[in-house]
Amino acid sequence: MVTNSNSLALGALGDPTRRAIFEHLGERPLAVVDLAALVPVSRPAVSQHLKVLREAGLVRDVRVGSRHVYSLDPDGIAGLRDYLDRFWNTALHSFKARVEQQREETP
Amino acid sequence: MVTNSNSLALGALGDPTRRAIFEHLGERPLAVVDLAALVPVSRPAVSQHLKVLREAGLVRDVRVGSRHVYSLDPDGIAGLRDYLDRFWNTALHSFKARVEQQREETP
DNA sequence: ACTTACGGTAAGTATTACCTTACGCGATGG
DNA sequence: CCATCGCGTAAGGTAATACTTACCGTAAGT
Repeated sequence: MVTNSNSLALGALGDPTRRAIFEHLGERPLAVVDLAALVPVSRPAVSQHLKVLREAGLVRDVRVGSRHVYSLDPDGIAGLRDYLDRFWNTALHSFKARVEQQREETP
Repeated sequence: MVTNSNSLALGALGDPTRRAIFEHLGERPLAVVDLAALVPVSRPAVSQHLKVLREAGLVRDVRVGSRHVYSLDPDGIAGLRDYLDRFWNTALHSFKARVEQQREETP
């Protein structure tokens, strides 16, 4: 399972500034100009980051007047969560299997 | 909560080649030379990627003879999982709240 | 109607970071 | 003991990308 969508999401969250934006939106929905006041980059940079996050399915935006209010997108986050869940399960299983095998080898 | 460890992990998985390595290790533990045969980059590049993944707490390695066998690290993966869980919860709650508010506004 | 506020896009620059080749060290095998 | 294998690190080139300024369209207020 290649999970192209998750690739986009992980790539998006790979950037520190985008992570900061993402985490601020975790507190509450915010307009672009508000986000630009919270992170140390210009407003156009924020717009570009929001575009990446939106195409990755991590944020949504609704227009209220001339303001574009962004918020987290539960669907994209759930996708990432499931992606990591699979690896966490296999990692835990193989880890337990290795531990048990070592106990047999060194009684 | 900034959770520096999760920042490292997300930054590590932001790179496509590292994601490929990470996913191959999800199948089974592998040595460096084996991983280099599975991804389209040189062996030193794989070593560099493994260093990043290891410092991010996503993989471990054990030395067996002269081979360094890498496998997934459940702890780091669990950390990322919990990190995303928090955002997924808040996103879902605010999403539901917004939907309910809209139903009140448009009866 | 004019001005101000908000935001997306374009173009250009600079920093980041990914990859390669070269090298050295420890372990294995003949 | 010498050759080979496996791995990590260093140095350097190059491609990706994150940021800035400038510009334009749209919405709201006076």
